[in-house]
Amino acid sequence: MSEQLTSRKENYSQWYQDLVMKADLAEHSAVRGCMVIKPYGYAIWEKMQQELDRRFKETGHVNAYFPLFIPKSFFSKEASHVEGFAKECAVVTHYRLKNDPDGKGIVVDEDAKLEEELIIRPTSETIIWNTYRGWIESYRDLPILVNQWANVVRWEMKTRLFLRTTEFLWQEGHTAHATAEEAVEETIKMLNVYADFAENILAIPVIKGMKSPNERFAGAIDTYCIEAMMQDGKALQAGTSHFLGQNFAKAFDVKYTNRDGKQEFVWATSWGVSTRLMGALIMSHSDDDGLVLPPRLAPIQVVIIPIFKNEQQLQAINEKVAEMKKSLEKKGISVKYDNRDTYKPGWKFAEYELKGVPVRIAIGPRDLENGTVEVARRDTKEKAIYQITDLHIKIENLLEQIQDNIYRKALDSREEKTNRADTWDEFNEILDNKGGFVYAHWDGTTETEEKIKELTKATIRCIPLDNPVEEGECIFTGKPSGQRVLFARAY
RNA sequence: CGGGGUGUAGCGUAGCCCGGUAUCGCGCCACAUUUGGGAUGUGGAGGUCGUAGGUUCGAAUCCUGCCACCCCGACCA
Repeated sequence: MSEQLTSRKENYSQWYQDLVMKADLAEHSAVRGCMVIKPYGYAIWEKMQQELDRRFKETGHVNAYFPLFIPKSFFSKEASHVEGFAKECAVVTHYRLKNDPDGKGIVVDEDAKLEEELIIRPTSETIIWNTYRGWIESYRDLPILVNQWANVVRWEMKTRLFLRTTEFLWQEGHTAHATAEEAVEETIKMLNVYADFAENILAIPVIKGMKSPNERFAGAIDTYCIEAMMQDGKALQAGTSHFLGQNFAKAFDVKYTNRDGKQEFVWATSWGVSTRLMGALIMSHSDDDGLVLPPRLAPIQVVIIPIFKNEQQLQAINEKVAEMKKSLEKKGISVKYDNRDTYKPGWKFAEYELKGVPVRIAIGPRDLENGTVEVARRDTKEKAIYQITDLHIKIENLLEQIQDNIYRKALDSREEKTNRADTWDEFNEILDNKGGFVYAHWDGTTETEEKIKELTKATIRCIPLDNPVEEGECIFTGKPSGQRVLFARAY
C-alpha cells in the first residue's frame, strides 16, 4: 500500500517526515530550510494560536506588531544577546535589483547598498526595547504587557520540518515592569500559561523548570521552560519564559520615574512558543497509522462517512446526517460530513486516520434501518455501535474521554522513560539503552555540564521547579550536590 | 559549516560503472463493474532526467560549478 508510513520502529525520523507530508501538514519549499505550512497543518496552528491568544488576553496582555527588520547597531547594545544570535542572522544589505548588464537575469544593484544593514529579526527584544523607551516615563506607564504574533528567522545549520526551520512562526511576549518581583511573577505566570496549554489542550505532559546558566537565553537573568518527552526518548523544549532583569532597559536606556521622583531602570520579561509545538504534538501522540490529535485541538473533531450503493441510499443518509450534524454542532463539536462519491469508504477511513480526526462515524443502510451508527475512535481504534437518539451527548463525552486518554498515555510513556541515575555508569547505561529523562546529581558548574554533554550528548533540560532538596554527589565529578537535575538527549 | 548520501512524470524508482533519447509501481484521466477497512478490468495522458556550463557526431550516463534535500557531527526554539 503506497499510502503507508514508515513505522516508528523502523526509522523514527523517517516516520516523522512521512507523517508530516502525508497528513498534509507541511512540505519543503524552494527556499532552503523553509517550509510551506499546508492548510491542514495551518488549521492546527491556528487552533493553537486561538487557545494561546485567549489565555494571553485573560492574563491582561494585548497584541501589537513590530518591524521584521532590526538595525544592525541595535544588536550590539546588549552584549550577551548579540553573542547568542550573531552567528545565525540573515542580513539585508541592499534594497534594489537591476537587470544584469552582462546578459540575462537580474543582479543586486551595488549602488543600492544600505548605509546600515538591517537584520531580519531572530527575536524582537532589541527593536521592542528601543520602542519602549518612548512609551515609558512614569510608573503610571507600567506595566506594559504586549504580545506579538510574528515570523522570525534564524539561520540554523540543520533544519527539520516544524522542529527547526530557518523561518518559523511564533508568538513573543515582551513585558515591562516597575519591580523585579513583578517581572519574576510575570515570568512564572506565563510559564504556567504554557504548561496549562500544553497539558490541557495539546495533551502533552510537561516538566516546568529553570534552565542552567549555560542553556539560558542570550540576555536573560533566568530562563524558565517546559520540557516534554517524545516517544523516541528524546526531550523537546516546548516553551520558554525569561526574566530579563534590567539588561535590556540598561542597553536601551529605558527608565521610569518612581513614586519618589527617582529614575529607575525598567524590569523585563519575554516568553515564546513556536510552530515547533506542531512537532511536539506529532511526536507525542501519533502512531504508525498517522496523526493522533487531541479533540480540543483538532480542527475536525468528528468526521461522518456515508456508506451507500446508490444515489437513493445516499439521499436517505444525507437527510439523517443533516440532523445528526446539527445536533453535534449545537454542542460546539466541529463536524465534517464527507459524502464525496469519488472516494470509497475504506479509503476515507484510512485518510482521516492519517489526519488524526479523533472520532469517525460511519452510517449506511443497515444503520438507517436500526437507528444506529458505527463510531470509531482514533486513539484506541475501538469501534462501537451507538444509537442515534442521544448521539450528541455520547460523542461529547467520548471526545473528553479521548482527550484524557491521550494525555494519560503520553504521561505513562513519559513516566516509563523517566529514570534516576546515581553513578556515571548507570547514567550512560540509561541514556544508551532507554533514553528518556534522567534525574541525576550535578555539581552546578558549567564545566561539568559541558563535559557531560560532550561525552553523552545529554544536556540539562532543566532544574525542575518542584524539585525536592536531596543531598548527593555529582554523577560526573563526585562533588556535593543539593538536588537532582533533569538530563536528556534533546531535539 | 565539516563528513557521507541523494536528486529521473504528482510520488516512489530502474537505467549511470561500460554514452545512442528513459523502465516499472502507485497516483491521474475516460468507461464499465464496484462501495460496512486504502476496489477491479480495459483504454489513455503525463518527462527541460535538480540546474548552469564543458567533453562528444551524440549526454540521464563522463567532467566542472551551483542549488536543494536526507543521514551523522558542531549550533539552536
